[in-house]
Parts: sequence; C-alpha cells; structure tokens
Amino acid sequence: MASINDVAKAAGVSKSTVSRIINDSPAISDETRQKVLKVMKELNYVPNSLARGLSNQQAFTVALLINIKDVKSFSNPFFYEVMHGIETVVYSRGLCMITANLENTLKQNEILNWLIYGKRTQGVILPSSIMNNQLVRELKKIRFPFVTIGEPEGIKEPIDWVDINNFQGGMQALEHMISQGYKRIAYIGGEQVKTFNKKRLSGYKAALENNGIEYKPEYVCEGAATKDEGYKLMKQLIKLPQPPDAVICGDNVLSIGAMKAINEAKLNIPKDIGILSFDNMPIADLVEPSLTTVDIDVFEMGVQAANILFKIIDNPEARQQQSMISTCIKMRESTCRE
Amino acid sequence: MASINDVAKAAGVSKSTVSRIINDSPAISDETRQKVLKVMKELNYVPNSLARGLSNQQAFTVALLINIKDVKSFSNPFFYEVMHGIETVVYSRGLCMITANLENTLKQNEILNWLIYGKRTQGVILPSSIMNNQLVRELKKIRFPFVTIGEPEGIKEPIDWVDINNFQGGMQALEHMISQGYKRIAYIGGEQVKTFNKKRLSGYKAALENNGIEYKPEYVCEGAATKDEGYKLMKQLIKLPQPPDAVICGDNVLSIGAMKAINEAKLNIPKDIGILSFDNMPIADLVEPSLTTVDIDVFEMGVQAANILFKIIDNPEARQQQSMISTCIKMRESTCRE
DNA sequence: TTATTTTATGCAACCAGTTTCATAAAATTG
DNA sequence: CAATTTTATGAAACTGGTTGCATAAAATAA
Repeated sequence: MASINDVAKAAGVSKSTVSRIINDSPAISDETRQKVLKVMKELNYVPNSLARGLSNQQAFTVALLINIKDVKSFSNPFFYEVMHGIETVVYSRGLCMITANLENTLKQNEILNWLIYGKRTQGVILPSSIMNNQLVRELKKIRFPFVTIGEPEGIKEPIDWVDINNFQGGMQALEHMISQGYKRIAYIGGEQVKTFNKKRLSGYKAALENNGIEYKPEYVCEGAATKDEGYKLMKQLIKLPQPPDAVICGDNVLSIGAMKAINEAKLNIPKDIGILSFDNMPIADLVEPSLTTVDIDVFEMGVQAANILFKIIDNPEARQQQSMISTCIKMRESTCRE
Repeated sequence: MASINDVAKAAGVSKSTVSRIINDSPAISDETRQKVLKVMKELNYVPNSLARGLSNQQAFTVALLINIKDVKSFSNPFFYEVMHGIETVVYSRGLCMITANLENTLKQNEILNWLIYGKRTQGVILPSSIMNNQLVRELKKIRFPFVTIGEPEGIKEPIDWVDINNFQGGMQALEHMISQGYKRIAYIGGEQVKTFNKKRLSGYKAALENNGIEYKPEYVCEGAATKDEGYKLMKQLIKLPQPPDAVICGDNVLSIGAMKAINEAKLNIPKDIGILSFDNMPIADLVEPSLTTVDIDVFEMGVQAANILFKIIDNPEARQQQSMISTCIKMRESTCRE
C-alpha cells in the first residue's frame, strides 16, 4: 500500500508538500495541489493513522470503558443507546472509539495502562462504578481527560460526569400519579445500594412533601429487580389495612410482578390501582395494559458525555462540568383513569 | 511521559536493549533485564502503542462494524452479546477493539477506508447486511482479513462467516411441538425478506416432511415484528375451520400479540394452544405463562467470529470457514402440557 | 531596475518504537 | 593458551508521517 513517500515520488514533490496537502495547509499552490491529489487518488493513498498519531502526539481515538456487570444488570438496550450517543459525536469529529469491558480477561489496571499510558487514546468515558479517589488522583496527575457515566460516589475532587436526573424522575412519577387523581401512592423501589435508586426515592419523598402528603413508611418497600420480588411486595401492599391506590415501581421487571399481584387480587389497572415504572424499555408497550413509564434519554446522556470529553480534550483548563439529563413521563394505559 | 529513550538513558543501556526486553527477546542477560525492568517500573513506562504499531506494521486492533438499523430491529440484547463475545477473545489476545456504526455521520466508504487503508486495524468483523460482491473483491484484493456476522446473500466467492443455525432452530421448534403432543402446528414468521426468517421457515417445513406431516399453507403466515401483527395473524388462525393447536412465532414480540389473541378467544395456553417463540429475550420469562423459546447463543457467535478472524490474521492462506451455532429449546410453561 | 517582501517548496530533524548487522566480551574447544 | 564459537549489546536504518527553518522564485514596492 502506498505511503507518503510513494505519493511524493510519483508526483515529483517532497513528502513535506504531500503532508501539507493532507492537512489542508494554505501554503500550497493550486497547481501542485491538484497534481498531488490526482496521484493520491491513483495510488489509492490513505495516510497511515498510526504514523500520523505518532507525529501528532494524539491517537485520534477515545475509549469507552464498560463494566459488564452494570450492563447486564440493566438487561435493556440502555447500554447500547449510551454507546450509540457517544459514537455519534466521536465519529462526527473524525476520531474513532475503542470499547473495552473492564471485567474482561485483563485486569482493570492493565487496560487503563494500556489505553492511557500507551498513548492509544486521548480521553476516556467510564462508568462511575469503577471510580475511586486513587484513580481520580492518578488521572488528574497526568491530566488525562475523562468523563464518567453516572454520578460517582465518595469522590472528593470535582470531576466531570453525566447522569440521568433520577431525583427529578422520582418527583415526576409521584406528581403524575397525583395529577391522575391517585391518593395513596406506594413505592416499590430497586435496591437502595445503588445510587440511582436512592435518588429516585428521594425524589418521590420530596414530591410528597411539596404536595403536602404525609409520608407513610408502610407504603415504601425495596426489592431486587425481579418479577417475583415485585409480585411479593405488591401482595403485601394490597394486604395493608388501607391499601394504596397507586404504585411506582423502580424497574420494568418489578412492575410485571406487581401487575401479576394486582390481577390476582381481581383489581383493575388503572381503575383500582395505577401503576408506573421507571425506565422505558420495549416491554412497557407490550404488556396489558401498557405501562406508563419515566423515560430516561440515555442516548442524550452519551452525546453529552462525549461533548464534555471533547471540551476537556480541547481545553484541559476547562472547569469541571456535571450534566443531568431530564426525565419525562411516557403516559400509557396503566395510569389512565379516564 | 517516559519514552524508550528515557528508560534506556536511565538504565545506562541502548534503546535496542530496552526494546528487546519489552518483546521478551531471549538474547538479554538476566542482570540487564532486571536492571531495566526496575527502571521501567520506576518511570512508570508503558510502550507507545502507536510507535509499536508503526514499526510492527500492525495496529494491534480489530474493528467491529455494526449497522444501527440491524441492531434496532432486534431490540434485544442480541447485539451487545455478540460484541461481548468478540471482545472477550480480542482482549485475551492483547489487542483492542474499535467499534463503529456504519450509519453514523460518515459514509460507509469513508469509514472502511479509514480503518482499513489507514492501517488502523488488522481485521474487521462486519454485518452480512452490508456485504456485496464489490466489497468482497476489494477486501480480497488487498488481503484484508474479515468475517461477517450472518451468512451474506448473493456473494459469489467463498468468504468467512458465522451465523446462528436458524434452519436447525426451525426444525427443533416443530419437533418440540410434536414431542409435546401438538398436532396442528402453525407458524407466524417474521418478514421473509430477511434471510434468517427464511431459514427458520425452511427448517419448519423440512421437519414437517421428516415427520410425515402435511404442509398446510393456511397455517403459515408472515408479519412485521410487532405485537399488533402477532395479534392480528393469530386471530385469523383461530378463525380457521380447523384451527391450529400450536403456533411457532418468529419473534418474542409477535408472540406477545399472539398470546393476547389466544387469551381473548378464551383458549388456554398451553392446554388448547401451545406457543413457542424464536429468540430468548428476557421478556420470555416475564409473561404469563412463560414462553418456551428457541435460544440462540449470540455470545458464542461473537467468540467464533473473533476466533476465525484471528485464524485469518495469523494465516492469510487459511481456507475460508463458515460456522453455524446450534440453537436449543428453552422449555417454559407455554408448551408444557403435563 | 533594484530592493524588499511574499509565496511555495524542500531539507532534515523528530515522534517512539523495531530490527539487521557489526562487534566486543565471554565461553567453549582443540 | 590460541582459535573458534556463542552471547550480549549497540549503532544505525527503518516504519510514515509532521514541522521549523532555509531558500529559490515570484510578486510587489521604491
């Protein structure tokens, strides 16, 4: 395959001239430019990106690191959408994107070393779940651009991250229920060890207070994201002396279980009990009745993550930025009382 | 950041020596090796992968190209599983993986040029949907290693691909129904423009013949992968003078629609009508009754794609290989007659 | 017409590695 | 102990680009 030298020789110019043409330098006469471009086309010349990267001290590549555990625990197109959002921005900038799974074969440190110290990438987007103060210190020390997906916990220094506004989502969920005329609104949350679940519940509580509704601990429960758990918890709620007339579930799968319990109790959705779920997975449209959800725009989260990363790459002095993506209610049959 | 020269200087050796140590050359005394390794650690030295790639004439990188339209049309963790399988192999080999979406911003040719002629990658895994004879010819001409995910159509020369054995899946589906005692087994297939749907249907037909069952055209229909379509087609099947007592659906979403129609007709699943679906998505476990499926191992498909790619990279003369991944039945309640 | 500025291009060094070949030192052989 | 082989290392060329500096030619100014 043709190199810059072959092009230079064939066109009767020096390789500096060819290089200048590749890089759209203005100091080249039109005549020479046309001549060289013609030769480039003839020889099917494409600059070697490794050589370019070496000269330019930049790899024209960013990395997206993921944690397969996170991805699997979502079991929805969540991850792919984030990736797609990032990709859209990265490729439109003319860079490319390396993806790596941190749980794969190599140890975390090896991968980081390799991608970062090996100069293979100019920046990295990584999951908040792997962040810790030591890693932050290290990355900051070598001034390596990074953005986390999700707000990391327990990090002392300000860093760049993007996240879904889960607190807002929790508030919107409750307020939607109120607007549909529900009065006794229960909450079956996901595991509270996860930050996003905590945030969602806080949003729910805050909205209760804003609306002057008393917080009832017996209306709030927590479970793993399984159908069985949703079923079991919903059954308990129905058995209460004063059962709820609406329930917000932390997850589509929990909702499916809860719906089963409601159906078994011969109660009608949405008449007797309204139900709403976080996360807008394809399944929400498939169940009977279809499920009202809090939609999270993870594509947009990816776009913003990439944009922030490029901001840092372009200007290492840029102030850190935390970006929250708004949620919105996708109303379907399960909360439609009319 | 430290370069090979810094290490050489600090250790009082030449950079050739350092290079030999990086590459585990045996012609280095233990004494020198230890000394240099110590310096490397002290300086936190990691070889520059661009420079290595340039010298070695290999990028230590492969590309995974995807077609966002394909991915979206599956609307299941299908794609991510393939990617994860590929990634596992790639990283265990010490290479890294670039992902690019062919529908993104840049034109297809630009991306290919860039990744292939730009020497950025040593091989590429791509969707069969974008293959055509011209592209095959081009890649073969420059002897660039590639493997397609899915069997491509209309390609004249033998090439390497991996696919799910959809024909086998179709046979297994029918034979499972027979083994459960169902007699009149209908088939609601996905759109027949897609090869994998055609293969599945052929498998169904072949198994009919193998089992001496007459093929009834009125039992076979085709629809887009939507709930409404499944509902509509199932309703028609139920209205037949001699309705089927079992149905195989080409897709989980079609099945959901079909189940709705069966429920509305006050028929019992699996007693009156058995139902089975291709693709084992999370939803199969969530519906009532849970859905028997033909499971496809897309992770394994990714693993094999990567293995084949490396076989070609290691030995460009290797004979082309087509690899089919077996399907298997995941039995659940929807076909359980006992 | 000469002096000065501008424009276009080439030379050579550089990026950070790998590798061939030469060679000094050490080990083996006669 | 000298001759030969083996081993460990370095110098220099090479991978394919970019770029600062020098310079010849062209354009402008005096």
